[in-house]
Amino acid sequence: MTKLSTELTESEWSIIKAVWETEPCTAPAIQERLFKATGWHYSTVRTLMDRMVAKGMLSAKKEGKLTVYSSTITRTEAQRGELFYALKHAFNGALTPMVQCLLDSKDLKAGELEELEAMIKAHKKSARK
Amino acid sequence: MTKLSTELTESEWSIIKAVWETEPCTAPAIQERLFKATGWHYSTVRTLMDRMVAKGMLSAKKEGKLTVYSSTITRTEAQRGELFYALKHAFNGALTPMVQCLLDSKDLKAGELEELEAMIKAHKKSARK
DNA sequence: TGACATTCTCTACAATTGTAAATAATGTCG
DNA sequence: CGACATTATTTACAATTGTAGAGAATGTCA
Repeated sequence: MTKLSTELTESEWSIIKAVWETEPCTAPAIQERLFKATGWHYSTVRTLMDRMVAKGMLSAKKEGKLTVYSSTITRTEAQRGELFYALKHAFNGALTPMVQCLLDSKDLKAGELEELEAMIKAHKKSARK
Repeated sequence: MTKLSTELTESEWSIIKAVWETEPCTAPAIQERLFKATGWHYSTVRTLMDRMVAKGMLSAKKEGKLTVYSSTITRTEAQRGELFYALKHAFNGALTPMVQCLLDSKDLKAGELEELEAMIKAHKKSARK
């Protein structure tokens, strides 16, 4: 139980996703990886990453001349943060309206609906016990 | 189809919720309504609301000495915006992992699970057709 | 009509976010 | 060793966000 609520900006999401995929990693590596999608230059990436260290989303360790970064929050933690932000603000914490909104907004393939049902079924089983 | 993606800050959520509940409404009314929860003074609320007008989330019309505000986006639109932000960034657009995360994170009462199942069932019916 | 209460307008200012240039340091290879 | 390539550090600057004070305008009631 690190931190309950981690909000990430769009830029921070880009960075942390790249970090998760390659950590431990350096800033130049991340900038190269993101350049195509974002066009960000090294200093931009570096600044973002250092700010994320300051916020406790990443950690940095100096290894010789290089600074090596790692994530300090897991993907799941970050996902929860984002989801709960939406849940809390947009849906006043009410889960079913949120799922209803999802169902109404996307047009799901039959397969996806099956999958959802299966998930819920599985969940019921593991919860009751 | 107004605008596809509306991101709201926490403050903006507070404001717009109050507006939805009382629109058309004035800034003093909103500030009074929110004061207990937020402690915001009139100028704060007013500034926020005017900025939201500039962003197109609210509309303002002068009636004599008063400025009367209304929302220009519906609750559903705002909810979608928030949800899609999370879906896109945290879950790369994949719905089922998002729902899975929800199931795993909150501990739902049996009743809620039933409700979710029913929703999905209903949805399947209306989709197939 | 004038004092008061209400509302509005303008201005401000610090923190955060997005973006990056300029310059310095450092390691490497010929 | 010295030039080059790589990486790091520092500084900057505009836009957005959070928060609000000061003062102007206006309507109201005695």
